Amino acid sequence: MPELPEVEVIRRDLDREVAGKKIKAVEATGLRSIRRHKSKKAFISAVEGHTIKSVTRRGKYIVMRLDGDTALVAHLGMSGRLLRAKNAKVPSPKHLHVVFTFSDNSQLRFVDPRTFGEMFVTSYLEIEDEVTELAHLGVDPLDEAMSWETFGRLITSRHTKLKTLLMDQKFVAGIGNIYSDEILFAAGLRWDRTADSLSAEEIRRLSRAIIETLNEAVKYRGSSLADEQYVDLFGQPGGFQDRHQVYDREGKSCPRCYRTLVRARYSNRSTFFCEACQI
DNA sequence: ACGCCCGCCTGTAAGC
DNA sequence: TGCTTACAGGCGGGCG
Repeated sequence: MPELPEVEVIRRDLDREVAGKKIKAVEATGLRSIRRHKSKKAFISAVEGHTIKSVTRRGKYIVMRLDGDTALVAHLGMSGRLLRAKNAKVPSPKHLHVVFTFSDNSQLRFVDPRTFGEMFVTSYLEIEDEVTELAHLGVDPLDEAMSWETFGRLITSRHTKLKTLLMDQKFVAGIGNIYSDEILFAAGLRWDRTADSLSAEEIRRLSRAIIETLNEAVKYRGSSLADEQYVDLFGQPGGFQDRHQVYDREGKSCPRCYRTLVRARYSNRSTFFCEACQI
């Protein structure tokens, strides 16, 4: 769920809301959410008393830089939420696992029903040595401008389905099931096309579709689906779901050619596409 | 290198 | 109505 656009929306709000604030107290109830640490105590002492300097993002990871050259890293997994509260009196939602209270008494809360998400503290300067997942991430499509020629060389070196490749965090960072379908529709390419079969023109279309789709999604503050968990830092849902062309639209008509959109099962996952517009 | 399945989780909804 | 099953999907790991 939270994919690059949703994580980016949260990052921007976090940078505005919590950067510069000092963490006065930390409460950790869900041990699974801080599973990289040996104990609750180890996590709390690494954070307490520190100030959040800035908030950046790498793929789906949120990196809160702390003073003392450490970083508080968050990955929301499938159902993780970061929520701001004015103070401790604001009622706690279900599945609240970690609470940071700042010196102005406002709070940052980590809520996660399915507990696939996590938070941990690591060295900021050696973050890539200590966190292999971050070191292995591919290019961030919103972060670094990559020429479509470079992108093309990377694509044609792989003999795998486009959908697999787009969702491979080591290839490009931040794309999940929703946006891979939207990107492939925008590019007019089938999910099961083999990467090394793409023409130069198709590579150009795909690289443009990645950037445009993700930028549009950020502009509309991400996607919140009916059964989905995503809300922003203030508890507000996104608006991009109303602009989805294919995702979760099986049986509805293609916005381009009006043919019925179909769903395929692939690796136990749903893929939505138009059989006419995507080749 | 790639495809594919599993395990980790809970909430929701469809099916019997 | 009430139980069971499927599904949602990010990600690492394992196996063929």
